[in-house]
Formats: sequence, structure tokens, C-alpha cells
Amino acid sequence: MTTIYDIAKAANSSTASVSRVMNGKAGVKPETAARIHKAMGDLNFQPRWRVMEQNRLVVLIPNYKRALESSYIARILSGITDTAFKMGYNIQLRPFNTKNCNPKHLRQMLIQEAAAGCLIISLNENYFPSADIDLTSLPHVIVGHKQKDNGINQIFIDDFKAGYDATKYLIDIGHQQIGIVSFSQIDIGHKARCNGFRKALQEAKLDTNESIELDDASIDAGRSAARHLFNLQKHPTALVITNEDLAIGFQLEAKTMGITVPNDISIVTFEESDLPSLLDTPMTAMRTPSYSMGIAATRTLEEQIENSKKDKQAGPIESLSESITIPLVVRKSTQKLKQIKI
Amino acid sequence: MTTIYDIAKAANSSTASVSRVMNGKAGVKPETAARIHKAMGDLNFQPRWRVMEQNRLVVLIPNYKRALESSYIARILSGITDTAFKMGYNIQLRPFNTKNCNPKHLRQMLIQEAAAGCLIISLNENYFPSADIDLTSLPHVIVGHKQKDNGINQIFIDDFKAGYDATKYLIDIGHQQIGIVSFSQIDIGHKARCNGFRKALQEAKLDTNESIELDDASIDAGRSAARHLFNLQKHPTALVITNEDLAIGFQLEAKTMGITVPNDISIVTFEESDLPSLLDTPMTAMRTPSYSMGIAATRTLEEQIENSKKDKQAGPIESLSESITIPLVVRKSTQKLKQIKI
DNA sequence: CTGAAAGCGCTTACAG
DNA sequence: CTGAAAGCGCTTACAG
Repeated sequence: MTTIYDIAKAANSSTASVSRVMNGKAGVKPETAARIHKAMGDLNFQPRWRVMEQNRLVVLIPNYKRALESSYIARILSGITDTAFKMGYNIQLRPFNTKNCNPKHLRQMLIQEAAAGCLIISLNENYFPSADIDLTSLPHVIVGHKQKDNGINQIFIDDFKAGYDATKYLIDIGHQQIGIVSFSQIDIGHKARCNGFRKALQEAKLDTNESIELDDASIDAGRSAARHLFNLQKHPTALVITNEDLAIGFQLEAKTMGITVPNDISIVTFEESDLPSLLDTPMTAMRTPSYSMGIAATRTLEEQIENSKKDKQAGPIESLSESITIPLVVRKSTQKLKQIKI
Repeated sequence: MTTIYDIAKAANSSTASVSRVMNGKAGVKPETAARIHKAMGDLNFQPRWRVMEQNRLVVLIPNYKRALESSYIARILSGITDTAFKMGYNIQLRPFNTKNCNPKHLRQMLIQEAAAGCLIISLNENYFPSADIDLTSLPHVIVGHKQKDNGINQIFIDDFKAGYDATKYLIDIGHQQIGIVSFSQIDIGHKARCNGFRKALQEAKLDTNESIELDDASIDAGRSAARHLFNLQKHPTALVITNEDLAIGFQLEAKTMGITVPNDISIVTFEESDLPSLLDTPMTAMRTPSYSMGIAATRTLEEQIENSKKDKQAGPIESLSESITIPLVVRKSTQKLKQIKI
């Protein structure tokens, strides 16, 4: 274990000064403080009592306003807390974005928080551990959308397959002119869903009919997509919309414009909350099991923690990833293409 | 400050045994351990380092499954975390219910967690500090529905006034036969809303037309209320429904039964999420500013913490309560009573 | 602003 | 199962 004596030696200073720096007390020359800080980082210093009480799990929440109100985050977090409380862990919430989430910062934060491990709720490229992250040997699970293949443990939605399945369903019920409404490239989930969409069309030898890509993924953006699409000469007979807010806005605006779903157009979307099922025309959707993913992530994390307790010497565990295939729920926003159309 | 020496003396034991008990180590006679535990409770013992690092706010979350998915809780929590993170506090989540929330347990838990203060999200009688609680001198804020008058700090919705205002609005647009659909008495918010409803009718010298009280407050319960009401000979021309899920279920089922809102019946509800505004017939509702309440609660808590730091000797601060009047948003589920009706 | 040294709170190896 | 005593990690009053 590293003590302040080690830090004092490494920083060429005394335990008194180290103690002062640790506790943020005034009266240490900036250069000295800097040396001490560096030594603490290098030697992974943590006060003795923090080493002793590691009963907390840190949950990293995407750092934007009202983040917890998103159904996606709320449901995952709900699964995490329900499970962690049962296991006797406390949950410590922390905001994060890619900038403060490189492996070094992450490790230091976990130490500072006396955390037994961490759960990262991933969203898009802004709220994701940086690409070169390697979390091996650090108990962690990333939950949400897939990031990369190795060096991290993840529970993620198979967005590619979800996009593929949604599209395949539309093809199977006879549609040949299928468009897509999506969020711009920053978002990993939307991107993978689009790729799945393209793959399904390719296999069926169909062209993309209309592809609308929006700057944000809100209800209002969905509304504007509907205005755009229905002001064209022709529109597709079916549409994949890559998240629920876009789909809700789209469907509401379509209705205002006198378009009937599913008579005039079929829509498949991806849902997080109960909302799509409660609209005037309940929507056909790929259903994300966010709550269960939170549970699964917490269980996986606990396994890691237990394992790392058992064999301190054990080499790096191979990364542990679980891909989740999500089901299609057919409701009223889709229908078979009428064979003969004038 | 209380140290293990004080505990050892009080429990008639030695520091070695106190240390063993503190750290849950085996090899202490149960009776001895019990004496030590009692002494630690009596003397408010906490290890020295916990006294030093009080940078956490404990948030007590009603302890039921999927609690965080409720829009009400998620939005309050969202306001709390957004504000606390800015202030540099960590958020520690803890489940609670009335049983484990008497003042003594609460105090011990805060000590154990090294918490600077606590926020309690109140829901109903099951998830509320017990009635005789006195939290004076303990930094805390209860946020949600009003509990009692003295000895606690609260930010709460004025549910009575909300119920009154919703009903008054229906009276003002000409309705005279007004019913209410509500959740059973355990829930403080629903109860107060009902009382406000009755008061408004009383003032207008009207009788309650139909009062349906349900065992739970879900969408399905709302549906069953609609089936019950519309199978009667006569039904009211307007209805107050005391929460959004009941109202959503009610309106969906009414539609299925061929009843048109607002032509056949006007509905006012109370909303937490965006859902009521996105239904086929967007609902007129009293809008709860949960997010802002979370912010206000956190700010109030921080004031208390700062004050208690300044004057350690200061006597108990008088309790600090803020009542929030919530606004009515008129949408499409209500209309003026047609004066002449056959 | 710094460090040697005394002291504090807690833990633990040891003897019973 | 217990306690006296040595020891560990950290803090702080003091002297420079």
C-alpha cells in the first residue's frame, strides 16, 4: 500500500506537506504541491481508510442537463440501483463525458471515490470513454450502445441487428419503397441502426427510398422530418425511424397534415418508454429492455469485483461482452402493402 | 469528537474490541458487541476520517422496484443531481421507506455515509418519514408532497390548491356535474387534491357527482374507472382525475368505448411527464414543476449546510418550508359546457 | 513555505 | 474472547 511517506519520498518533500496538499490546506508552494500531486497520481495514492471501505459503485451519467429524465437513462439506472441496493452496494452518481473519461482519469476517480467498480451508461460519442480506452483490470461495465471490440466489458444493444430486423419486417410485409429518418452520425446507436437498415435493403436488392438525417433527435425534429417528407412529390410506403422521440413527432405532425398511419405510410421505430404504445396509433417498435440491461450490467460488475478479490495476482481477464437482441412489437403503425395501388 | 477510546470506556471494553466490532471482524462475544454498538449509537460515533470528508448528499429514494422510472422521481432527481454536481457534491442514493426512516435511523445513516445532508423524495405514507419525525439541526429537505407543519424543511406542491384550482376551472367554464377519479387514501398528494376538489364544489354549492376511488394509480386502473363510469345510467359532464396515469388510461378506454373527449366529458388531470400532452386529445392538466423542485430543494439544503458550518453553536433554525403553486395548462380535453343540452 | 517530531485515532500481534 | 501495548498512517504545533 502506498502511504504519505512514499509520496513524500517520491516528491522530495515531507509528510507534513503531503498531508497539507491532500487536504487542500493553504501554505504550500505551487511547485511543491504540483510535485506532490504528480507523485500521488503516479503511485495511485489513496488514504488508508479509502482502501478499506469499497462498498460503492460509481455510475457515470452522461453530463448534460436533465439527463436522468431520459427514459433510456432512467430505466438503466433503475435496474442498476434496484440490483446494487440488494447486493449491499451504495450508488454514487458522477457526471462524465468523453473528455474526463480516459482510463487515467477514470482510475483516479474510482480511487478517490473508494469505488469497488464502475458502470458507464453510454450514449453517443460525446458520452463515451475515449476510443483508445483499455479498462482491463479495472472492474467496470459499459451499458448501452456498443463502442469497440476489445479491452472493455459491455452489455449492449445489438443496434445493427435491430435496424436490420425492423427493416426486414417491413420488407416481409411487402414494402419495397422504404425510407429512413435518423439522427446525425455522432450517435453510435442511430448509426448502427442505419447500417442494419442498409444491409437489409441490400439483401432484398432494394434501394433506399428516402433518407432524412436530422441534427437532433427530439420530437420537434421528428415533426420537421414529416413536413419535409410529405412535401415531396412522392414518398416511401414505409419508414424506419431510429428513435422514439423522432417517431412520435413524425407521427403527430403527419396526422396534422392529414396523412393517415398506417394507411398512407407504415412506421417502425425503436422505443425506450411506454409512450409509443399510448399514442393514437400505437406504434410498431423494437423494444429496448433498458431495465434488464441495468440489472445484467450490475451483476456482471459484481462478478468482476468478486473475482478480482479472489485472485489478486490473476492476469487480465478476457473482456466480457454481452450483446442483446431486442424484440419487435407489432402494433398499429404498420400494415401490409396493398398489392394493387392506383 | 467521539473516538474509540470514548466508546471503549462507555461500553466497558477496550479499543481493540471496539475496532473489531467497527470492522465487522469475528471473535467478539455477542453481548460485548451489543454493548459496543449501543455506545456507538448513543455517542454518535463516526471514525475520524468520515468527520473530515462530508462532500456527499444522500438522496432517499422510495424503496420500490423501478422507482427511478417514475417521471415524478426521475425529474426531481434530475434537478437534484444537476444542481449538486455543479456545487461539487456527490450524490449518494439510498432506498428508504417509513420503517427505516425514523429520526434515529436517519441520523445514523447520515453519519455512516459521511453525508453533509439529505434530501428525501416523498411520495405517500409508505415512503415518508414517520409522523413524529423531528429533523431539526440535521441538514435536510423533503421534496414532493406536504407531510406536516413543523420541525422539517420541505419544498412541496400545494396539492390542496392544485385540486381546488383544477375544479374551479371546470366550474368556471360552466360545469355543474363534476366527478373525481382518484387513488385510495394512502397517498398524501391524491388525498389533498381530493380535499381541494371538495372545497371548490362546496364554495360553488355543488354536490360531488361521482367519486371513484381506486386501489392503484396505474393506466389500467384508469381504464377500469372509465368502464365503470360509462356503464352507469348517467355520468358527470366533467371529471378531475388525480394523476396522469389514471387519466391516460381513462381517456384511452373512453375512446375505445366510443366516448369523445371533450364533447362527451371534460377531463382535467395532474401531470408529471410529457405524455398527457402527446395523446390523441392533449390533456388539460395541472403541471408539476418537478425538475425545478429538485433544484430548489438542493439549494435550500446547501444553505442549511453552509449555515450549520458557520455557527456550530446556533440554536435550532426555524423550519423552512416552501409551498409551490402549480399552473394549469389548458389543452383539448376540456371545453365549455354547452348551455342548452337535450 | 518547510520539515522534524510529537501526537491522535485506529488496528493488530501477542499473551492470557 | 479480551485487553495492554506496540505500531501504522496521518495531522499539526512549533521552530526555522
